[in-house]
Amino acid sequence: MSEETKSLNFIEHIIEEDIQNGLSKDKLRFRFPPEPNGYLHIGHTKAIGISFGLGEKYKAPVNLRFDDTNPAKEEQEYVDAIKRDIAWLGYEWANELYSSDYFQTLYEWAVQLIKDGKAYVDSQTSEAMAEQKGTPTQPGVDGPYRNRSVEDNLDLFERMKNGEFEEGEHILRAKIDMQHPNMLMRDPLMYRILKKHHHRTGNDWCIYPMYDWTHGESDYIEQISHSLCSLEFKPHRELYNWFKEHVYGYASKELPMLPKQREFARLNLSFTIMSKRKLLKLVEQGIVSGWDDPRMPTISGLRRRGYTPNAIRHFIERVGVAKRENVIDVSLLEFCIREDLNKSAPRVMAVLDPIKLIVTNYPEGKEEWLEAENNPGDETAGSRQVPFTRELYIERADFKEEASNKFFRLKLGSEVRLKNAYIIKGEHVVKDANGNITEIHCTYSTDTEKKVKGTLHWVSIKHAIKAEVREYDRLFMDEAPDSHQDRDFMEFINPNSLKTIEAFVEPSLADVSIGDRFQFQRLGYFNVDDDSTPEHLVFNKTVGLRDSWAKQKPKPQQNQNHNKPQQQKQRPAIEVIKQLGKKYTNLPEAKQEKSKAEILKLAEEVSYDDLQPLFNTATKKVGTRIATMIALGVLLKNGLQRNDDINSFIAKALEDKNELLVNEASAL
RNA sequence: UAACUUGUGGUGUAACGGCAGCAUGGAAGAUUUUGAAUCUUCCGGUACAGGUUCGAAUCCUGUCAGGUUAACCA
Repeated sequence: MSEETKSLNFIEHIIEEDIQNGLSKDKLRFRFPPEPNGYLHIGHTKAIGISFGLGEKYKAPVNLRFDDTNPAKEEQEYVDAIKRDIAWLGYEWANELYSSDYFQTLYEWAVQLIKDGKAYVDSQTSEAMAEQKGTPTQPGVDGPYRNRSVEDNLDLFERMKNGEFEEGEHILRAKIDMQHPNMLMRDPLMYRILKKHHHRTGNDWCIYPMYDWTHGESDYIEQISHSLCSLEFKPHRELYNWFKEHVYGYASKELPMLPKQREFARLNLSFTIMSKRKLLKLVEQGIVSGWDDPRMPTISGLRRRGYTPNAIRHFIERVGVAKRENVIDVSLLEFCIREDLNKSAPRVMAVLDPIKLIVTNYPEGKEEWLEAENNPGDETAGSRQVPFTRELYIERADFKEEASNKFFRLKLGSEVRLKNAYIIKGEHVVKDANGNITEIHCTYSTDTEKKVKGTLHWVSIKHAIKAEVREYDRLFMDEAPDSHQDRDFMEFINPNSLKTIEAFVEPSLADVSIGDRFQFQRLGYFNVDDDSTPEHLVFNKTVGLRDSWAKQKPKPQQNQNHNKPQQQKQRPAIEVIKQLGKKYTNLPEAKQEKSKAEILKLAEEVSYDDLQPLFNTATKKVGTRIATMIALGVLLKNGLQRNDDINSFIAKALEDKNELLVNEASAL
């Protein structure tokens, strides 16, 4: 893969431009700054992929920095989990760092800022300060402590640090501009008193710096060249720059480079929530078994589910980087894991919903061990032996007494292949008192060269191993569970997201290890769960195989509702008409007819005032004029009075070179 | 109602004024001891208008539509 053929995303363009403008490549430095207050999820992998990916691309260091400035929410457990997840994804950080490492420096700089008259201690209640802050549409007003003397500020701040005050009594804020259009610039908080134990600094501090003050300065201390974060931090950039420019005056010798914050759109996945707070709620309420429940979108959940680091990295590459709000379909993630596992996972046979199959012409007591390929796409994968006997299990769904030609599976009177074994023919069925099939009787033929339409997987009853299989469905029934203002995301939880099945697997799986991944042929990819023991095997269904047969069958009623986006964009009719018009002349005739019909319909909702401005449409934009003409026709038919504007619009159209336009005009 | 920001096939993302491409998705066919995979073909797009230009997805203006921002969270 040559470097040139790969197109750059907008961040890479920025970096290339900076290099063009003289930034030395060895000054490039990135960081990934999680707060250790929860587990990493699939959304974080985008940020991880961007920063660590850039590090790999430019051979630049990437720091892992824990943004641990709020001791109330942060724990060592999360630090450990985050490190494990990033390492598992295959990324290496240059330095493991903590914002709390910089508390002393930050404190000293804050004192400097006070001395320079750029920060002050405020002693009001948070409510009073919120009041003065104004709203996005209304400017704020200065508070009563804004002009405290430098001496008072220094004294109070020192005493805050020494623990002389209770939480909430005083805070330190930057002195910027209470009337600033950007609310973050209205004297933002820099320090609050928090008498909490910190997971690293213990009880050394009782004042803790806020995000905006800490984050940019940590970037600066680490000499990060490009500080990349998600779009919601865009408004913070102005403040980020304000702080960094002021601090630069105190340290420009030792720390010559000013970092640059840039923002990208974060990842949204359909049918998934991506908020740590909400994920925590699922854990706390026992909706899932923990942060690593295979249904969770956390990295540890995906890992336990059987996802590979490779698949996740490919997913992130395909998702791309831009500033546009996006919703990625989960099916892309599923594609990525299938793609990876298809290459690497050994094939085996397992029956999840068994029905007994008796091969009546196969001798009782006989047993053959047949050769089976481990991976047809990979010759080096070798083969194994599977036992064949007179009594087998096959999948209940693989048999019907009667069915159409479209059903390629076992029917009475017709033949299918048993994978790796013989061709069989359905003969008759045994039913219980309720009419349920309990046994299928068939005969076999050793002519395996025969062409048959269907191939079934199976296991020998005598040799099969019982195993627990956990099958997962999406956790939420709604495409965007946390996007509804009027409904809580918990309302959309899928009550049937976990199905536990007692399955039968082929004997070669007797000695699997936790984490091993397989393809259960014709069913999907499965891995060995952490709960698995040699006595009691447990498999997770990672993802099913692509199933074009399932699409042909009538869809089960219930999943109708989680298909369509419920808030279809309702654009004004005139907008749609314009859009149809723009393309009108490029369309083949049949489609023009369709467009015209649509315009005729939409025109019913259009008023003369909507349409009138289009009379001035440039001569060369014929399509728009045609659409306007068609719509005008409808309005005239509905009783609109002709006027000079209309008449001259029609007259001009009649002189046009375009036949379609002339036709529409003369029709009026 | 303010400031900032974003509009390219169903979805995501390229094209830095010059052939709208890639991936996913959907459809059809070939192949097949997995209704998988593989291979081939097809479907489908620059929000709208005006302007600048030989030439606009790209630059300018306006309109429309989304998003973000008012925690002693990050």
